[in-house]
Amino acid sequence: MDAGDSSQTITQSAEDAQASSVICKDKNARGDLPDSSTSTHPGDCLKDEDVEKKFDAEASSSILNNNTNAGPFISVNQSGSVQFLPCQQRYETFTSWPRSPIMQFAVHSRNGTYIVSDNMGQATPGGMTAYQISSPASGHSQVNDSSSGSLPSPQQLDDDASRKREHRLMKNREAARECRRKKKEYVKCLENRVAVLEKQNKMLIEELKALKDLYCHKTE
DNA sequence: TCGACACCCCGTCAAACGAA
DNA sequence: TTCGTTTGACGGGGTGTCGA
Repeated sequence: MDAGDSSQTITQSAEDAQASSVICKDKNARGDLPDSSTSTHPGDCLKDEDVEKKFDAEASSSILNNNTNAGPFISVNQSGSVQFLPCQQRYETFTSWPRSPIMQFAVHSRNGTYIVSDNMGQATPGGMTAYQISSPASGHSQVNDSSSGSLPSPQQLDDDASRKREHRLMKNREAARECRRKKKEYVKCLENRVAVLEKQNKMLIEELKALKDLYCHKTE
């Protein structure tokens, strides 16, 4: 990782990442994230399957109960705590999508890479830092000791250029992944909302029909 | 079983945009 | 103006389904 990079990279074995697929609230590993007591999620780790189950459960209950305030969205707020956002709140963040102020992170990953960052993908003025948890395969550039004082050789310039390119590609790779995740979540939220509104619409039509019937019977 | 097809996810590039 | 971020577009690979 480059010395000036605002993100902190935690490397774990690819096998571990693939096998467990978890986001761990490890204070040592994550630097300054709050402990799990600040999270609405009681466990230390969020497993993919747990998240999916919670998502499904909350999504269906949101629709069944006609509750637009219930929702299965995960966020990390400015204090760093992890929580499930209400659907309505999440929806509101989508209205300013893609630049909403709430931090979000990738829950699903096929290559064991999880990104925790704000939506700009950089440190925020308030001291928020972007976190990355990635596998060794992601390849992090090394910081060369350039204190020799002599002019860099063409070879060194070449190395520097290719290192910069690698870093740029890596950042873009992660950005693309995050962008797709956000887009999917956005679409899912819209679909959720459509379902809720359709249900509401149906109920209102039935209510109107009942009131009309009542009115007709009274006037007869 | 095999080929065609659809679907999904990924990496990369390029353009647009905002911040410094 | 430069640099970093975001996102649409494109092409490639993996997987599931279906009909021959």
